[in-house]
Amino acid sequence: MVKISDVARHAGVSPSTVSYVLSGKRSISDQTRRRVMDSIRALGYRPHAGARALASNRSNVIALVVPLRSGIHVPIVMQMVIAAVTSARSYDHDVLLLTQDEGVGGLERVAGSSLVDAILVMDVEMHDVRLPVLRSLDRPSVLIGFPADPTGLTCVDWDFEAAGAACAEYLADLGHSEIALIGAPPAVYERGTGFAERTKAGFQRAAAERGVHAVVRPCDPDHAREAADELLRDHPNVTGIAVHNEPAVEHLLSAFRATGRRIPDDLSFIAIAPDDLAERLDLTSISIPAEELGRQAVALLMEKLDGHQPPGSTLLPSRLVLRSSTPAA
Amino acid sequence: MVKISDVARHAGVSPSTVSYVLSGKRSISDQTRRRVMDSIRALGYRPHAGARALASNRSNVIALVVPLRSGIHVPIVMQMVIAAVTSARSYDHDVLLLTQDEGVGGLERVAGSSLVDAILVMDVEMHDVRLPVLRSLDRPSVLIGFPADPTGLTCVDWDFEAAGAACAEYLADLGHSEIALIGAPPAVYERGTGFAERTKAGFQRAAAERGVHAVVRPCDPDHAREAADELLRDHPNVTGIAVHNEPAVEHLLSAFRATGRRIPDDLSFIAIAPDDLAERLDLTSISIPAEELGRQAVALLMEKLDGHQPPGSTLLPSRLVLRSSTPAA
DNA sequence: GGCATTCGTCGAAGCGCTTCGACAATTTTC
DNA sequence: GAAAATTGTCGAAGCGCTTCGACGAATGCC
Repeated sequence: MVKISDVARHAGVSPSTVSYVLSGKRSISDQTRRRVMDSIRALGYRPHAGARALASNRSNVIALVVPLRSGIHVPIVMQMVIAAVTSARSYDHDVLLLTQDEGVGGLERVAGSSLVDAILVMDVEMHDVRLPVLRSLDRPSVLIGFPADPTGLTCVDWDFEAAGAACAEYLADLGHSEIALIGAPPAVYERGTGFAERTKAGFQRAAAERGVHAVVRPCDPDHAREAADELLRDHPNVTGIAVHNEPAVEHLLSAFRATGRRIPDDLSFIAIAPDDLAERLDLTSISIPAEELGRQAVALLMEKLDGHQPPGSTLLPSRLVLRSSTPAA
Repeated sequence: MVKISDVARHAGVSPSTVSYVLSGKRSISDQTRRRVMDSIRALGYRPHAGARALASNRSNVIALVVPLRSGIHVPIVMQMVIAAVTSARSYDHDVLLLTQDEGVGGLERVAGSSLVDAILVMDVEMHDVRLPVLRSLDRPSVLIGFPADPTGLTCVDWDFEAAGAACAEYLADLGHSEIALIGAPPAVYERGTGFAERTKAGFQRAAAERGVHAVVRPCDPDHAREAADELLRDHPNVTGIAVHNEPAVEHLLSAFRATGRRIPDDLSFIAIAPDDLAERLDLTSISIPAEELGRQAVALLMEKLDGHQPPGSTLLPSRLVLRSSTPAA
């Protein structure tokens, strides 16, 4: 193994000088810098991560806690994970993966042993058991999703309230007077996950403001057909539909078509879903960019690592993308 | 921060004794062990990961390289990742996530800097550019998937050849004399990914052995209906179908039904797919257990870290699960 | 032109742990 | 019952790096 002292000898400088060349924490003459860099390349030197972590008290690794649960669309999670890793790399950090089931103990472990400098938690619940630890830990953290009480935490999520509202507003704009939101599986609501409630709230508020009648239904993806049938049976005059349930979108679509209704002629259909899905099915959608959320979360984490204090809550705007499941304006 | 010397003082022993209690590398009297453990708990001591890595030359972290590409079913990847992390934890290791696009440089970086002790690579291609590095690196690695030349490498994968053969055999058993395999998207074949070819080879070999006529078609999930129609147009007498293409399964199913054929009465349908998908659609399937593959890969890696020499190639058997897309025997 | 800064580099200390050799005390062996 | 082996513990060295204070040399300032 080639170490910093080897590089120093080869370049004719002291080890500390090599270190300063690498970190840029003190000024170094151009000539020296060049010589050192050449030696580094010539010898193939790589700083030892552990030694670095020990001496500098920084591991340059962040923890990413991924959810295991059902009810969240796996491809979205994966996209966010990939985006987070890619983004972390651009800040010269690596990502240590933890699963939800490591729980509080896992967080204490990786933080307490200085394995990681900071923690990114995906899929936070309203009354998440990890909140107290995250507040008391000596390392910064960022949560993806909003708990009931975000005091003292940094949280980021899509603006589902706005997404729900945008659906209702656009459906109202299109002239529908009775509209429906088909949301997450019942289990997600029961668990008190914030995002489902927020979409619902936005949808209902905007509908009320526009004076259109709104109904909201949960939907288990395995029983999408039944959900669609029941909705139209109970509310036969619904003509505008918003769906916030990725795995069910496709089934709902064919279920509605199977009732003889044409889309967009008889029924307007908006999906709250990632672009790739909406694009594939050619659906008007509120896009929820997974990559951007992952990137943004890492950016906030890096802010905190740099000693700054980013806003406690960040809501990522989603935008309406018109495709062919709603009538041309 | 509480360190090993604090624990030592509190327990009235030397730091090395504390270390040996923790590592078990030397015998320690029961009494001392108990006192030390009590002190550790009392003080909330956690060994510093960096210091440990520096002194012991082991980080207790493994790298996991995940694919970014299309053509592989995301939920399967996710399941394997989760299984790998969970499994690694059971060996007291953590997992550092790398993306495919870090490429050769990424492997050299994490290995060279001693950030990780070993590397797990998912989704290896036939002529993967990373093969030479993996062979020459000073840390052990395990590949999920088989390259063209696995010499000097440890590889593990599902036994797709056997899976393909099992499909053909069971369809022959059911009395079908003309059968088809609908495989991965064309891009996957073009890329020369091993698994697609191996399924095909097994299917064709077994069909030939049983004297039934076999056709094999690639399939882009976005054009499943066309694929189904073309197949039945070109080969109207096909009555047994195997599908090895998770995202397309559902579409293919409805496409075949849309031609007026009933499943299983007119058409036998076998999916090579993970259990949850096959279960949901109630399909007879060759199950490919993602978790087990992740676990097995980590187990092999740990073998190597312990200085053992596991077999160079491991094929995980898949089994036929009868459900209702084939006629009852 | 003298004094205060800034620049560029070095040496040494120290980060928190593991591990090796040493050694007294105990146990085993013939 | 003396010699040999084993057990349980300690002290010190060292893993490879960063960082702090020091200091000579170059530069800025009025």
